[in-house]
Amino acid sequence: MAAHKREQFTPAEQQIAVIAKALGHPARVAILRLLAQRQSCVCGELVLELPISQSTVSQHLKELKAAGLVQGEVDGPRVCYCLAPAGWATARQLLTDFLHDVPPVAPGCAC
Amino acid sequence: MAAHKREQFTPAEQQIAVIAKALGHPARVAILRLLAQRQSCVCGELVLELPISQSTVSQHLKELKAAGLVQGEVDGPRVCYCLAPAGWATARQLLTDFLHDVPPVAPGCAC
DNA sequence: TTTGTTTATCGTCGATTAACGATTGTAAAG
DNA sequence: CTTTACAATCGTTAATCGACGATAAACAAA
Repeated sequence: MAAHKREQFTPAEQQIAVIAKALGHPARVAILRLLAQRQSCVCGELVLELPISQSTVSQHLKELKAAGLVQGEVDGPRVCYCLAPAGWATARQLLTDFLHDVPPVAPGCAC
Repeated sequence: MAAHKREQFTPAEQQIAVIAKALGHPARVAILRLLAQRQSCVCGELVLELPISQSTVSQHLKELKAAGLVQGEVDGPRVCYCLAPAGWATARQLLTDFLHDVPPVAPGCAC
C-alpha cells in the first residue's frame, strides 16, 4: 500500500510536476544551461564540465530525455545532445502559465 | 560514500533545483494553486480539496515551507497558510531568469 | 578484425520520498 | 479542568533517487 497518488491530480498538475522534478537536481539545471549556451553538446563535453562521473551524467541525461526536455542524436561513436524543441517549448509554456496562475503576493498576507 | 554532490554546483543551480523539487509533486503544485486562488487557506480546507490524507497534506506543506514558498500562521486551533511573499517572489524570479537563460529552440537542432 | 574511444546499462548501496494510521500537541470552549 | 477540534509529528513501509564502478555496446579507424 501507500502507493503514489499522482494519478489523482489534474493532467496539468502532473505535467508541471514531471517538468519540475526533472529540474529538481542542480546537475540537470546545469546541463540544460550548458545545452542552451552551446546549442548542442556531446555527452563527453558535459562530463568535463560537471563534477560528477560519466555514468551519472548519462543517468541525468536519461531523465531529462524521459521528461521530453532533451534529445540525443547518435553521431558516430558519440552522442550529440540538444534541447528538444517541442518538449522544451511545452515545458516553458506550462511553467509560464503556472507562474501566471500563482502571481506574486503583496507583503502581509490575509491571515 | 556516493553521497550527494549538490554542493558542487553553483548557488543559482542549487536554488533553482530546490524550488523545482518543491514543485516536483502534483499535490504541491495543486496546493500552491489553491493558495493563490484563495489568498489563504486553512490546512483543513486543503485536505478537503485534495485526494490525500491529512498527515500527507501536512507533510507537503512542511516541504513547501522548508523551500520558503509558503508560510503558516496559527489562528486558534487551526493554521492559516498562504504564499510567502518574499520567498515566492524570489522563486518566481529565479525560474523566470532560468527560462530566459534557456530560451525556446528553433525546430531542427544543430546535430 | 582488432583496437580504441565513447556512451549506455547493470548492479549495488545508502539516503530520501511518499504515503498512511496512530499518536501527540495546542488552543478554544464548555 | 475537561472536552473537542485541528494540525503536526512519529513510526512504518515500499518505492525512488543519486551516485559510483564495472561492464557492455556501438562504431570509427587502423
